[in-house]
Amino acid sequence: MSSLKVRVEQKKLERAAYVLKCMAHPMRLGIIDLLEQRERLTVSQLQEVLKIEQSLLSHHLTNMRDKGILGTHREGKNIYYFLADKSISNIIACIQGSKTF
Amino acid sequence: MSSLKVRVEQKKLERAAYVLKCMAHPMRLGIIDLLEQRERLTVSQLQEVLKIEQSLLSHHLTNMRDKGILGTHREGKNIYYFLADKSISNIIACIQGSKTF
DNA sequence: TTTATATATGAACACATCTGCATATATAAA
DNA sequence: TTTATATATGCAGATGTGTTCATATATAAA
Repeated sequence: MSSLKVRVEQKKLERAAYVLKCMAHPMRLGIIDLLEQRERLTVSQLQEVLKIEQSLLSHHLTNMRDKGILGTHREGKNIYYFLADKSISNIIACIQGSKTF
Repeated sequence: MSSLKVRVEQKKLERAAYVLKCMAHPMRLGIIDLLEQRERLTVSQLQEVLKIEQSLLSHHLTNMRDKGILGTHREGKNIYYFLADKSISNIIACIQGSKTF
């Protein structure tokens, strides 16, 4: 097929796959959904809603922060997590409005 | 946090994670990008563009079909693959228009 | 029928991911 | 200072994923 090629550059594909892989988990998608509703939430607040073990949640949050999906800042004893990039939310919208998902 | 809860139902989160996990691979994202450009492509055509081993490509395609991302139909010796759901494309658009990815 | 072409499948290994448990750290309160 | 609270981290077993190689199947051509 002449003139046909992948339009997205390799680096971008790899980066996208890397981030998507992190999003591709029910609990992490749930976290994203919660942070679309609240701007920022502490680990304890997330834990209360999600009802999961503390260290497991912490692992997920650290993971998402490492990939650039979430940001954090400390306030006293608490650490607040927030969506690093609002455009991530669009993905959730895509999922909601798709029969495949 | 009273009145805060995950809005997407658990089943949907699991299904979305399942499909996203499949998309979250550079080569498979590349395949999606190609099928946005061409409506349908045979395995050989994809192989020519992607320059990868036949069985590896076949595994990826089968995987994507199993998850409902791609559909197929045979025409003589060839098997054509196509995007099962155009709304999947929106995801690629989201990725392109996001600084996180 | 035999042979070539297109594609799929299964086994197996290397490697990554998920989770739980135990423990560490940072901050605030007593 | 000691203690409680909030959160992170390291390790390890179980499980999942990506890739390759060898082989199977389906169709068409000779």
